[in-house]
Amino acid sequence: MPKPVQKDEIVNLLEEIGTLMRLAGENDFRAMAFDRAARTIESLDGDINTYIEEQTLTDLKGIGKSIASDVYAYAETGSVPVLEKLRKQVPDGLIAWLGISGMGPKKIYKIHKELDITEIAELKEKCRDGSVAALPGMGEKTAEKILKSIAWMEEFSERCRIDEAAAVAELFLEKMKDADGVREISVAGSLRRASETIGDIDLLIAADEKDAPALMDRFTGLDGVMEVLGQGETKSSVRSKEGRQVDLRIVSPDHYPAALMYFTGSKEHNVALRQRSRDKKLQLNEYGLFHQDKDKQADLDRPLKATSEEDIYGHLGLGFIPPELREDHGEFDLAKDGNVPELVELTDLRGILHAHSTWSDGKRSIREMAEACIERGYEYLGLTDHSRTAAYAGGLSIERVRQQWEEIDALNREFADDGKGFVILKGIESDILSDGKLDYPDDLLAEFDLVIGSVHSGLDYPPEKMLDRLMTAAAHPHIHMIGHPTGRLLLRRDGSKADLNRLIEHAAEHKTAIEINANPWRLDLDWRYGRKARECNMMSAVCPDAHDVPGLDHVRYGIGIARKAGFTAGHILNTKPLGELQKWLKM
DNA sequence: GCCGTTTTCGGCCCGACTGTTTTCAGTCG
Repeated sequence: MPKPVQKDEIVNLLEEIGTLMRLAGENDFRAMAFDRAARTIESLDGDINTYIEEQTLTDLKGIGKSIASDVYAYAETGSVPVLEKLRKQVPDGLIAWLGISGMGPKKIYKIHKELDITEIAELKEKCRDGSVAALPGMGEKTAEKILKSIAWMEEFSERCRIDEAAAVAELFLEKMKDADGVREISVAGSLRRASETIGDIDLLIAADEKDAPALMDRFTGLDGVMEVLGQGETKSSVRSKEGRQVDLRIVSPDHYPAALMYFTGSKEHNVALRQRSRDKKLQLNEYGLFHQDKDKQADLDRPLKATSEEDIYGHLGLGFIPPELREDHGEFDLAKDGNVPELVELTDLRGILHAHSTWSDGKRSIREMAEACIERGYEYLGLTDHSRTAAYAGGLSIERVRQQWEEIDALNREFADDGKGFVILKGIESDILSDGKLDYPDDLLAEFDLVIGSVHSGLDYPPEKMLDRLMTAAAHPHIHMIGHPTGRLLLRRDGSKADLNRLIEHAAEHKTAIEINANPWRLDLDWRYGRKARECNMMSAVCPDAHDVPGLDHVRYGIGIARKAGFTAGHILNTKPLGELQKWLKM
């Protein structure tokens, strides 16, 4: 009888096999197959254990007999022969080397073999003493570059939060957009797709060939540039002061649509598009969509006319796919019949739900938060300070709750008298206690306009126990929404591994929403659960969890995640006008 | 290793840039 496994375990297992295969000099396509299988498992909505018990893993795209039997073996015995073999062959110290930019599997394996070293510290030494430079196919510059990359790696992390990346990108965009010769300019890459964390920042410019060299010089010479990693006629890379790599591509205006598509990615989305093109006897590359010549190569003299990304999708029989959806995560099924849903937009938001004030751990008074909302054109603010158990965050005693209500009532009267058409909802972010109960007696909970239940303690509960806790809370008659369901802090702390697919089903049944916490540290609910949530008709909300005024604007990142999840305005509570929202909350 | 309304074998995206080379391999996105 196979023992139950976690999805993550299997994903990590397959990824490790793929990585070690590359380092072992194995055929790259073989290694890629493991990566692809890992992606498939990762985006599985159902329970992986069902597939294992019924031996139906091969039904999934990208999983054949061989990988399936590896997974079955793991569930049965806790180990996989091919992995054990690879681990003996490739020292695990080498995996860290992959983080050094400019170091790929070939160089790593060669240096490891020739110099018999496995640790980064040893690598540094061998770069300094000339051993690396002396190897065939390497030289002084290679060794220097490795040392520099290691230094960067040690100083800066490989990825950053989206708010950090957006700030850097906006700086570069601002300094390039008015330069002579720029016809069009856009951010591309994972930032345009609104990914939760960003590695490199990609910029794309459309310009005439004659203007390109000057633009490249301008780019590599900008104030924010710390180091030029490479400069060519059409492509340059720099490292910004913040430690981010910024890539600029310059293409001619007629190549711009295809290039924008190409550099927006994702890689998986592009691969699928190319496959689709070939199925139609067409060839897609970064310069355009072309008819095939006799050798099935792109016939550059016969491009299909395209002045926008939309045109290219159209030629491929697809509706326009918004950048946020381009993850090969079901978007092609949505676009095939031209029915990509109209995704929620920032301007759809009618109000703010989930914000704190000085009554608990917020930095601004209720009035200041409310006025900031009014300034931004919102109709309501669902104020949700912490509940009494969250003592560290100044959680409200029952008495303090009632005092806060008096202040809210007074402010609401004032807003009404001034004809502001703005209302503060009496909300609470109630701790979900260890047994899944909420933090106040039911009769008090019933009096709130808005109750969000969040886990703030015991984050390391085993997955099953955490799921129980969340399910109990979600079924509470007075709860409206679950806050940051996993409790993760991006790039810092993993969230709970509770099975969110089950929580989503359960929450939907009980008409409890699950928020997308828009704080760029969290972005939790993860967009990958969007498909499941949509199937279950689960409601969500884009919530800033704001503790000060600038925090309110984090909703932009939450909107990105909601779009990645495939949510329309209809899925998002705070797109409702006040009256409709109040009706929903009372249901 | 996976996949197939052109295939059960032979593909698997492909072009720019760098550094090492005298024509190309490795890396990256």
